Amino acid sequence: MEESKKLSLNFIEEIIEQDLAEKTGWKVHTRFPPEPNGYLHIGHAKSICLNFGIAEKYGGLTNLRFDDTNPTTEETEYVESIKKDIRWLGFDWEGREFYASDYFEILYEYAQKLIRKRLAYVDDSTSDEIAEQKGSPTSSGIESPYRNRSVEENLDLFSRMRAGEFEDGSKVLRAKIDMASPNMHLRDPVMYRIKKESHHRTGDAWCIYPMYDFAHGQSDSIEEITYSLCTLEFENHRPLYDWYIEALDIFPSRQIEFARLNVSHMVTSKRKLLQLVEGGHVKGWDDPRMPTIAGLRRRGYTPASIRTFCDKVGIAKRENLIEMALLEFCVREDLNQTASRAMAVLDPVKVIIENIDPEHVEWLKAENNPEDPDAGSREVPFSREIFIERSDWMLDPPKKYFRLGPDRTVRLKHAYIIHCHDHKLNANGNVSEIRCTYYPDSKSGSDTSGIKAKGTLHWVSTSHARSVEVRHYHTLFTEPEPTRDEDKDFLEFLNPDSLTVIPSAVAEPALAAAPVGSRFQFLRKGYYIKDQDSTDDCPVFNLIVELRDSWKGKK
RNA sequence: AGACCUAUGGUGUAAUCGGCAACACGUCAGAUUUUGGUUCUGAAAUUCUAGGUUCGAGUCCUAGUAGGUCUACCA
Repeated sequence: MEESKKLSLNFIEEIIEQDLAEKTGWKVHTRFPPEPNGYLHIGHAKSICLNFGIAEKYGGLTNLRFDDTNPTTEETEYVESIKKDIRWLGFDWEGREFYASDYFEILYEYAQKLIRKRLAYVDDSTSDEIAEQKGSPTSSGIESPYRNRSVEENLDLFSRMRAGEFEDGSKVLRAKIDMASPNMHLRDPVMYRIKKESHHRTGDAWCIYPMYDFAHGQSDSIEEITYSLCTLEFENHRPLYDWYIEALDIFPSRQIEFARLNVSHMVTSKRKLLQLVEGGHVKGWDDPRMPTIAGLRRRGYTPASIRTFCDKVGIAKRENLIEMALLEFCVREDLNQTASRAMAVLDPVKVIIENIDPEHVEWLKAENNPEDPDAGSREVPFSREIFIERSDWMLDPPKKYFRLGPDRTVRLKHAYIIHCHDHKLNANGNVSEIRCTYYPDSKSGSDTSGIKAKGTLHWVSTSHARSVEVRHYHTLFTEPEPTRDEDKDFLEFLNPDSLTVIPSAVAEPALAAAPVGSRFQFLRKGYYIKDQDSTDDCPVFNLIVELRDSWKGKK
């Protein structure tokens, strides 16, 4: 299967295969480098799958490295949630769990080395002044008045920065590169800043912290990462990434950029996700509408379906917007094979089968999954009064309506064929009760009636029905790209119908007994997962994704 | 506009390095079906523009156009 599948390589695999062919003893070593300041989302999943997947494909390794160089925003709590999410997705860093903060001492020595090479200096300019010195993309910058301090003075000042002699913001260490470079990142970038704050791992040991550009590439190098895969917005950082490595003369890791994942009707910026949570637009980081890994997990997405999705979206360098339909396809494809079927009626209306005795109960055999013979079967109770879906009956149906209506015939799934001969309407003209007769010789599996029924309905015996709460989720945004319009806040495109709660749907007994986290296909409806909010009295089911529906009420 | 990057059906991604533009999702139609699910078959739909090189260009060259990124003591 994998033989015929991967005839074509993505551009990163091409680079790797070329390296492998040309360099003897070459190893593939990647890393996944989250900053522990937020929850992982679907975009991170792409990066995780890429980094771990490519290492696995070429017999290499992947490190987990927390990019924790900013004590202001980072917390241990996030470290734990990130590790949980990666494991849940199905990847293992095999104990290679590192932290940029582990390298603070080495980084400090690296900085001293650059000072000695006259490639770094302590700058007393304020951040405003530094910003001013930078110039603009179209005009060159100007050099800082502190740029030509002596090596001795720089070394002294830098050590005193570390010793805590100076206030936050009063001094920084800068690389001495080129204030006229067309690349803004090369205009004497800041390497270290003073922050007298406790770090989640190093505590108060440090009051100077390295910037991303002076930490990330060096960490890659220390770990001898051969391929440092990151997203496109770091393209302009690559010359600086390379400059530091060359100036320091350390292991030459290589940064390769690929396009980040964008999925329609979702946002993935940390700031916007935070806004959704803090603004109360969702119920938390694991709200089933959130594109976070925690949200997708609670929504019912399987790890396998997310991995398949990440594989299908591909790796390239052009900006993209993946349709959510692809994600939905991936989870349906998975769940079709694995989810047990069950019957639940979301909007019930009562059917009375007049030629069944009121006391009669028959337990019918129902297969759990037609796609999987090993899934076995269960018993479903059938009796005189049942519920069917309100939308499965129509007073005056259109031409190709296969369901029930006056004087119509349908099959009840796993049971008998029934014929509707009477009904009651309420004041609003909606059906309130349906009266039928059944054909005793039409039982599923041993039908000798010869009667043909075009439609098959799901149903639940009224006296055995369990009440369940069902939560229907739809896209959080009404627009495919809620951040597209720069004049409008993305919150304006929040979908008011992203959550619909059905407080009292009815379900067959097996559903109420299922453990939290079990997934089902509600026949003819969709895939659902039992939510952690469930109680004994009130089981709760989240809609994962609806079944495809080629009917959709077409006329 | 200064630099860097990108441009292939509606959406993504390929095209064995110059040789009949394909795969997936989506859409539409049909078949099968005791889930209007699944499965199967078929259809519509693609190389940003203009020149050039070549027997032959999605691929090479030139010039445009469009989009993205960059001016944090964030990552």
